[in-house]
Amino acid sequence: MNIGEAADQSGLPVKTIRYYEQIGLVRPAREANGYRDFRAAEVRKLAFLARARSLGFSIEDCRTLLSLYEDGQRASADVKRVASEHLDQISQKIAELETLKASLSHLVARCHGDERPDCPILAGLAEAPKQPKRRRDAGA
Amino acid sequence: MNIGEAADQSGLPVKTIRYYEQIGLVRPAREANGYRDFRAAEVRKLAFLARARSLGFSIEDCRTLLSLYEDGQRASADVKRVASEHLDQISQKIAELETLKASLSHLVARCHGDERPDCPILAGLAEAPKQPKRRRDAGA
DNA sequence: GCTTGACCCTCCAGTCACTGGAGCCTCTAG
DNA sequence: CTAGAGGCTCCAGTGACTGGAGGGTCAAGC
Repeated sequence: MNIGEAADQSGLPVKTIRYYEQIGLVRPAREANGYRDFRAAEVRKLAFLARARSLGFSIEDCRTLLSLYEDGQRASADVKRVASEHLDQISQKIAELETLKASLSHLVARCHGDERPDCPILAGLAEAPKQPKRRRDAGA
Repeated sequence: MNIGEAADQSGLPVKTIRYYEQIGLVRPAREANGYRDFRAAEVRKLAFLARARSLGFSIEDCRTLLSLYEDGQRASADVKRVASEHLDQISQKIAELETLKASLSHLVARCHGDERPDCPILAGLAEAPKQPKRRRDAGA
């Protein structure tokens, strides 16, 4: 199977598949003409990667998950640990974004948004408290 | 004022300030010895940038906001538009992450996480449908 | 005057996960 | 034989820094 069909079946762009080969995630065989030849096992790996990536796992996580996937002797605890850590990161990211959202929507709500220059958003950006780090003798 | 003190007062790393000069966000004067010389106005701009970046605005948004900040004739509507679009992006990102979180936590919850190889997480990554399952009465 | 060390300078490379493009080769259909 | 689709490699760019090499400048202390 050529790369184009592998792309269709896995849902990954052709370019991405070549990139995944370059970084060693897959190792398709080659035909005599130099074309990559994807067998069913490679296509399954590509689809696995596509789904892992769509769940936000990093490439390095994907590498780990793929090796666990291929290892019949794996412990599910290893998989769960990787997934749980990623889940924590997602939760943390959501919390950060919620904080940003709260600050920003507060500013936006107070801006009348007309043709006048007066703007609480700019005022907030200009004047929000930001305590400078003190160097040796930086006075107040 | 040298770059180190400007960094302390603005809260930005020295490297980042040099980078901001490189991309044209600030234009500090130079002393005879080649050192950057930051005046109060530049430091205010740096602090403004630090706060805009900490709210997640892109550099290009920051460029726009900075020019609005410096333009006494601005319309607050222009500022509000930039901020509202960013707010929408944040909300959208949160929604995406919530979706990921739901999928992933479903998988993680079902994995017993012990020494056995059986693992619903890997199974989900390996077998999840590329397209949503079609129900009999859902047409298509 | 000299040394030390903090601070400053520029330029280059790396991050992450692709993505676009140039320039070329191969295959298949008509 | 030609056209077009698809394959190949290699290089460069994305965003927003960050680290490091290799070197210049300055102020304090001896």
